[in-house]
Amino acid sequence: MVDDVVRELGYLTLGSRFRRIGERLQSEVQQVLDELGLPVQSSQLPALAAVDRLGPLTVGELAEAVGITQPGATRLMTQLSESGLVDVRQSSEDQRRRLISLTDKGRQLVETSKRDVWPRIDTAVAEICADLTGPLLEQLTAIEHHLEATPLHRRIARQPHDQPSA
Amino acid sequence: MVDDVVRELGYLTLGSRFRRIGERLQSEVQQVLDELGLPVQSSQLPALAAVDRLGPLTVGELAEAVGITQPGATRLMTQLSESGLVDVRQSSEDQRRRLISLTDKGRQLVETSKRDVWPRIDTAVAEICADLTGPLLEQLTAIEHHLEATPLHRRIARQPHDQPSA
DNA sequence: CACAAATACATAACTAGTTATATAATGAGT
DNA sequence: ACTCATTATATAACTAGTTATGTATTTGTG
Repeated sequence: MVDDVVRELGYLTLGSRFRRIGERLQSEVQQVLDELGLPVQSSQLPALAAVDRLGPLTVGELAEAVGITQPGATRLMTQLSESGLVDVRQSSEDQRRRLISLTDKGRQLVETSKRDVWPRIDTAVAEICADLTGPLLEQLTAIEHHLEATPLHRRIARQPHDQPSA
Repeated sequence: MVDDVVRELGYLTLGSRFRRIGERLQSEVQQVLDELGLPVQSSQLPALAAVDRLGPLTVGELAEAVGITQPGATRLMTQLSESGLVDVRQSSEDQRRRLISLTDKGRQLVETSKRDVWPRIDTAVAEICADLTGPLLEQLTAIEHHLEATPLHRRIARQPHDQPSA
């Protein structure tokens, strides 16, 4: 049995740890979507939900709603469009902008998912987090706010310059 | 201001949310390493620490120690070797296995990092998590254990088949 | 001793993002 | 009216992983 070095290093490797848990969760949600016959990638769920709730959206708004960069949002939009789930049109007010909305097919998929699938996934993931000693989702919100407020390198710049404790 | 749909969806999109926080943290640690002139990727830190602590390691052991798949560990090993930080030799006992150990250069980088850099990163990330209302690192350990114990699709399979609450 | 199964790793192809840069359109200032 | 700065998006190249598959070696069984 090999030690889990990422767990042991704690805060130093927190980024790697968050990523691996994120990938694991995305992969397991993907398996569930496949078993239930839903033709979407788990990474597309946030975008579908965003367009459903807030649509029509521009590419920039989609990026912001999902919390990814603009090229990432372009890529997601392209995938969903190729799957026939969203429609992309140029804005009549600003030709630079493109407006993303659900197609009939997309709307139907989202409606049936909201009724039959997403609550089951939500419940199963909530079950994993049920016995945690603290409100995980709020803590994640706090972490994201703190990162937004003061990036790491500024926190390090204001540390005292004596040697860290031995 | 666009709503943060990933935050609003909570458990359903927890995988995406973990990934984005993980990527954000890795990116910010990377910026710090660049500013301090350390010639490593933040994603390589866990592997360097693993080889330092447990070395020599096989590729499979490195994968396990860092919590990634075997091809991912091969890729990491190749990067570190190309940077001159680790040495890779074939095991004399089992020709299938390769043994990874720190080079002099790698050992030196790890020693100075342990003294001068890693504690500062650890402290800065700990500061971000200082006011959380729960023990984050323990919560992550619990989540990983629960995922290990019962994958999502089995949790969903055992849910009652009546409609989830409206 | 021979063969099949298992194991260890490398490689190809892919996912899910990122950063850097290019292009087109809009808006502000003179 | 023109020019330059800004904005919106697309594309290229990249990172940090994954899954699938292939090859080489070891182990177990008959």
